[in-house]
Amino acid sequence: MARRVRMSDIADALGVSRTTVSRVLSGKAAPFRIATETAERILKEAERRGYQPSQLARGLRTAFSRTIGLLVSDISNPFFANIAWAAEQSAEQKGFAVIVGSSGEDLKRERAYVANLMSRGVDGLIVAPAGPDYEHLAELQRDGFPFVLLDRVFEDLECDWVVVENQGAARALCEALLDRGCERLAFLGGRMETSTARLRLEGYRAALRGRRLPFDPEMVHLGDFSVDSGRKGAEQLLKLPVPPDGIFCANNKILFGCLDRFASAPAEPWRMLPIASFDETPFMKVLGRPLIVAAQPEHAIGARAVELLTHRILSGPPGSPRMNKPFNHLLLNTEQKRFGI
Amino acid sequence: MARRVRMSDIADALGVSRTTVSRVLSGKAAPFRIATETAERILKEAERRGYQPSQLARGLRTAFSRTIGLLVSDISNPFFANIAWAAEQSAEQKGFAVIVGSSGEDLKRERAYVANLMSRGVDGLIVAPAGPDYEHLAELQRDGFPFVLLDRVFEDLECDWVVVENQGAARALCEALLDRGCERLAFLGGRMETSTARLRLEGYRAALRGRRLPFDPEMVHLGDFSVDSGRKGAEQLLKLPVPPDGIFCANNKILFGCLDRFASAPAEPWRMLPIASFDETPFMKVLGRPLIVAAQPEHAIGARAVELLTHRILSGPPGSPRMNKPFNHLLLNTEQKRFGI
DNA sequence: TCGCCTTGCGCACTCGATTGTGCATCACTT
DNA sequence: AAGTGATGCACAATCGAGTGCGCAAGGCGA
Repeated sequence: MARRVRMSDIADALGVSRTTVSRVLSGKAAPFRIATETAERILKEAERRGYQPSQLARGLRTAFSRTIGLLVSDISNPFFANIAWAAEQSAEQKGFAVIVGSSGEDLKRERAYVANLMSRGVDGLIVAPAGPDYEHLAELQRDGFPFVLLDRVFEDLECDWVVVENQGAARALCEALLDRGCERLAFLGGRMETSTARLRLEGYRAALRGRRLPFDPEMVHLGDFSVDSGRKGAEQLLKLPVPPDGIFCANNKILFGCLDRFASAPAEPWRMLPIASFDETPFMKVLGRPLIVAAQPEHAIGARAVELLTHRILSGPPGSPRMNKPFNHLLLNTEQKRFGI
Repeated sequence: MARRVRMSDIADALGVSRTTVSRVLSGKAAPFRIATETAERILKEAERRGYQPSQLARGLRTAFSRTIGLLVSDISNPFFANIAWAAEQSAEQKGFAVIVGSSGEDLKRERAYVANLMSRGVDGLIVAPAGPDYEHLAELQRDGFPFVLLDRVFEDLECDWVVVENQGAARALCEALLDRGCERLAFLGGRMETSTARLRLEGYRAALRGRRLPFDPEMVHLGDFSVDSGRKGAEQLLKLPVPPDGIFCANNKILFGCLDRFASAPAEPWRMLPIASFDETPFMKVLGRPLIVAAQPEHAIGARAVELLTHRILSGPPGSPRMNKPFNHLLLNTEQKRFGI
């Protein structure tokens, strides 16, 4: 393999020292009074040879890599994939690179990933934590290492986060179904180790309470945020003596699974049961069945997470002036859409 | 920030040298005849302090980071998101970490990403190239740097790759529509800078030829692999004096866009027009309209790409014995499914 | 007691870049 | 001619870990 070009290659070729090359290439020619002519020779030679600084060496020396780690719980979920995409674009603008990882809702993998990213010298982390444990994050917090929680939070962990108003949105979705005349509302919930799942359940319960409707555990399936969990939830509902007349799915994958199961169920009442769900995807509009969805602003979520994080990174090393507010909490709103109704 | 634990911390605490610590922690105690008791003290202390080696330092010194870069063209496409997920799992098994990036089908971003990943000392790359230029990849090739192409290939670039049999699958999809009685088949194609898009177009043409049907440019829309391109394609079809009686979409996003546009089109004939498409997603089964899809084996694709790459990485530095075949080309098959038909 | 071999471990250099300090050289003043 | 101040750049240490080489201490036979 043709060796990568190093600073010393350029320095040797031009008969100057690595020091000078380094200073010119990092734009510090002026403060160190490097002659304009020298600087130009160096820049030209670097260009000619296609010099790319080693981020390894630079990161090692400066302890600053202009890289952030984004650890989502499930990259195969379009919600997180979209966030990842938004985060990358947003970070690029700010001169940061993003390393994306996916824990697969597995706490062990999450821990390993955090350690790995740290050892790669990332300057900060954005994490959608699998829960329920968050000691590894609390440690970051104690160390003053910049990180931002995404989509999910922990009550006792004081830090920056970006989430949507899950309980309110869930309640609104359920109320929309109730307004439509539903009286027996089922809930297919997600991974209860996450605040997101818990708050969406709370929203569901609040909606029921608001209408003085009973909470029936049999109408509730608590699994995880997977397609398969949606199938299982649907399966449970299919067995009920009296079927529900409306369903609330905690996320898009659960909705997929639920619909999948109903596709092979008796048409009545399952095929046209109105459903509400989080996470709009392009298909929903053309699904041909009553659907109410809360669209999460993925782009904004990703962008704001990056913004919060880079701000914290750049606002300096520990000991520097505190920000006005010690922590930034961003509650973004969802947008409700109705299809086939 | 509490300093990360370094080797020298452990060495100092135990009164041994860094050398010894390094040897023990990298499992080379025996060949260097480190006393078992010393080794155990070191291991215990490392454990107690939660030592995590700096990948920066290690990578710098050894030029081997056990990390691979995965650069997809669009992470927000579930097809690539699923591949990313598969690749991560597969790499983890082999002791490699994955850094995921998304070029957004932008050649400039792709080039920048490749440079960035290289400068981070990745041991190899998996790339779904945006095209049409691939000089940056040819350079990797010349340098003997390990990489694998994903989903898309370049005729003149001799290297490892993993793709599906695009032309055959596209032809089969079209023929399935033709078998169903379609006679005016439209094609909504993708980014023609990619082999994938070109081969799918070829498959479409081959299917037409096979039935002695004319190729009508008005029935063909060549955009990119985006939802919006699908909308535009549908728009074009809506304007035709004689509508098509079947449509082939080159990927899932195009299909989304197409369906989206048709959702607000006259029911006849647009709402029930049979459509064929690549890339199955969970929704399709419950779409309630005739659909034929080719499911790509994303998990296998991701896994095999990682396998090829790690093999090339580990099969040693340049000069080591060549593999039997200079390059590995993996043609995976798609699986055809029909919904609502 | 003198070599010699084994056991156990450390010195010092290296990877590629950044950075505090220092040191020529030259112009110009007094 | 000596002193002063800019100008332009290099030396050498540093980040954290890996590694070739070598050296001290102890055991053993002669």
